[in-house]
Parts: sequence; structure tokens; C-alpha cells
Amino acid sequence: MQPIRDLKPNFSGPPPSSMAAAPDGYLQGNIRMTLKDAELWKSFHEIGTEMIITKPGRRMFPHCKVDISGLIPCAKYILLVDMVPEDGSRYKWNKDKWEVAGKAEPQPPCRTYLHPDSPASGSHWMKQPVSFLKLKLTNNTLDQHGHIILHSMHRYYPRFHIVQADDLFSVRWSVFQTFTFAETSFTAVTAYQNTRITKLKIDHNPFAKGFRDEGTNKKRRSNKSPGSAEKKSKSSEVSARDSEDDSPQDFCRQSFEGFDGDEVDKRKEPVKEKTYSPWGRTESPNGTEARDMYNAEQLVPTPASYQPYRFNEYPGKSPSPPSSASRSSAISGRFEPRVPDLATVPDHNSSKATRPQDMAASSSSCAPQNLPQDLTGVINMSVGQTGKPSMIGHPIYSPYPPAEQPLGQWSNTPPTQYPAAHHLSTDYPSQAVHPGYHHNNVAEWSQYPLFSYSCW
DNA sequence: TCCGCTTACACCTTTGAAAGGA
DNA sequence: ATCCTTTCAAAGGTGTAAGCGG
Repeated sequence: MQPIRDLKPNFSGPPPSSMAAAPDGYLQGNIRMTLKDAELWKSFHEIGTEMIITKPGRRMFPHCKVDISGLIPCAKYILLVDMVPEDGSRYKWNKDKWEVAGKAEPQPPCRTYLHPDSPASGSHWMKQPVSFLKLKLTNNTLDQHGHIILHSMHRYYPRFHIVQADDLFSVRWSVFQTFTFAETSFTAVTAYQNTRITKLKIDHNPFAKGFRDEGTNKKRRSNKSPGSAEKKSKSSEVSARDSEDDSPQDFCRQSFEGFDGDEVDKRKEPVKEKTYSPWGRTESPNGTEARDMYNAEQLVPTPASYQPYRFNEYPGKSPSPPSSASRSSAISGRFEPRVPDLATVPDHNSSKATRPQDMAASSSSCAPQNLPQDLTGVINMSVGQTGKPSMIGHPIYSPYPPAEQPLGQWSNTPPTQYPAAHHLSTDYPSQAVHPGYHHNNVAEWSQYPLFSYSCW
């Protein structure tokens, strides 16, 4: 798997002493992220991955799991995941393919999933694959569990952020890198549309073992009521088309042109860019062209509507590819910080997050831990000094509330800190022209993107 | 009528505490 | 007393089916 990496220096004045120093080599080129189960992801992606979203929250399957290398073993890192709309469209499943069904709905509150182990040493992240198993998706805009809120029938892809920071307080001064994987894009649905996806899920998800044909579920499955069978007959027409159509669907095949078997292995080298979208045949307004463009630029494939959030230029040395620079230059120079609603799984336990053995290992070989240990609870990041000019600071988000609230805010966030949808009910275009002033209201900033500009 | 969403359900895995043995 | 393994029940993750509502 070849991630699209997005290096985002985030210096805003002198870094705090707590921030781990690091050689530039580490910061800019050595960190690598590899998607685990890439084959499985690819299998889904070829068909068109769908992820169920429910009111109480639903895990992803396949779930996000990555290998990370190139971190400084003793430095502390925070891992984040957020979901980014792939484009500005809403989709519908029509017979055997996804079609554009109109303009995307206003985005729900942006939530960012903080890996429960965060912050942890580089050695911790690198010693084993990092799993985001407990990340949950929901369509409940009033969700109070910290799940990532998505719209059904919309496309998203996860972004992985590695932030070098001793703690959440120093994130603001930290360098972070963003990775995305083309195979991980998906359509959020409340019920599976493509029966092939259903079958893949059943075949690979252990929790769905009961639905496998060879399982003990035959009685259950054959126990359908006549009514349901009747009702199903309609959909089964479509389903039959899906399942019986063993020939590779051109809509998939086309999207994977140029993707041969060797590509799988090559993907482990995060170097080249390969575009393969299951949506090649759909007529997305922003659609394939836009996505191709993003990929070609090796940037986080942010929807066009996000562009105004980006900086028009990168103040320091420019690691960005030319295309990146040109795109950046095409956008407004207005700095539009957005503060994510940072969250973890509700059942997260900080003691679990910082496993004793891990902490012992890290503390024995690395700098002692003098950090708050319960930083991984449900968190809402308020905007602090968001007015920093883009050329100087990059206040992605700040843990510092306007009035320097105590750490308790981070660890014991009441449910009310999850903003109601009405706080955020603006669509992309309107967000794009969001004025550059700042509120204390977190919700005002709980929008995409998490990091407002990218440099490679 | 259509389509997306919600809910209840059965089936299954995972998890963690308790019990037992070395 | 400690550590390890096994057992078992509870918790929770699945897709399905049926019904609801816009």
C-alpha cells in the first residue's frame, strides 16, 4: 500500500520544552505507514467498500490497521484518524452501481479518533501494527459517545495523522504527517446495498460467522417468512445480478486499470501513486478527475471544497511537489483553522491505553513520563490562539481553551461537549468562505479539515 | 410506491473474572 | 504466594428481517 503522505509542519513560535527534538531526517522523510490487510481492503475496494453506520455506532470492517516505521523510538507520538468526504456528492445504489444522487448534505460535526494508546513512544507504535479496531462510525449527529459522525450514502476515506508530541498540549507545536490509502475509501450506508460487499463481510468478519453458508445458520436463513421472501424477491433481482455476475464488473475493473497482481507488493513501498477507485464509472461532479488530480499530487485528496482552508503557500522550505504548490497557490490565502472534535471509543480506559509493560519499556529506555495519563478520553479541542497567521503558526487545533482551562477538560469531557448538529450545519461551499474569526464554541471549528494545509 | 432508516433478533466472537493446578 | 491455564458467563459485534416514515 502506498499511502499518500502529507507532511505538515506545525510550528508556532518556539516549541515547548516538552516537545521532543528530532532530526529533520526523521521529521520529513523517514516515517512510513503501511496499511495492514491491504489485500482485504483491496478486495472490498474493488467492489466498492461500504461501511454500515448506526445510531449506537458501528465498527469498521475491515478496520484500520497500519504498520508504522521511521519514528524516533524515544519520542512521543499521537495517532489520529478522521474521516474526510471524498467529494461533494450524495450517492444512491442503482441496480449494480453507485450513482450520484445529488449534492452532499451539510457535513456533520467532524470527529477525530484519537488512538487510545496516545501519546506513546515511537518504539511503541512501531513494535506492532497499530489497530483502530474500536473506531466506530455513526449517523447520529447528536452522538455523545465520541463516534465519528458520517452521513449515509456519502463517500469518505480515513486519514491517519501522526503527530510528534509529548502530549496533547504540545500537538500545536508539533510536526505531523498525514497518510491516506486509496483502498480505504468507502461509502457510508445504513444497510448494505451491494450484496457482494455483504458476502465479503460475512466471509471475513468473525463476528458474522453465523451468516456464512457453511455455518449453522442455515436454519435461520431458510426460516424466512413468506412475506419477507416476497419482499426480498424484488431486491433479489438486483441482488442476483450482483452475486451472479461473477465476471468482474467493469465498473470495478475499469477503476482498477493498471492494477495488476504485482501492485499489491509494490504498495508496501510508499512511493508511487496509483489511482484506483471503485467509482470510476460514476459521474461524480468532482468525481474521478478530481480524485486523480489529488492522487497525482500526492496530497491528501481533499475535496475541492476544502481548498480554501489550505494555506496558499508554505512558509518554510517547500517539500511539496510542484503540483501541490500550484494547487495551493490557486486557493485563497485565508487561514481557516478548524478544530476537530477529538474523540476516542467510549469505553476507552486510560489505564489500558498506557499498558504497564509498554510504559515500563518506554520509560526504561526513553525519557521519563511526566505526562498526564488520561489524555485519551473524549476530547473536545477548543480553539485557543487560532488567530496566528498562517505564515507563522499553524494552529491546527489547540488544547488551550481561551481561558486556559485545566486538564480536566480533556479527560472528563461531558457529553454536552459534543456539539449538536445545528452548530455545524454548513455545507462545504459555505465552509469554504467561513470567515476567519474564531469562537469559543468548539462546534464552530469542528469541521474539516483537521489540518488545514499540507505540504509534502 | 419507493427508499432510506431503525429496531429486534439470533448467532457468533471477544473479553475478563474466577477457579484450579503446578 | 505466584504464575499459568482453563472454564464460563457477560458483553458486545454481526447481518437479517420487518416495519416505519418521509
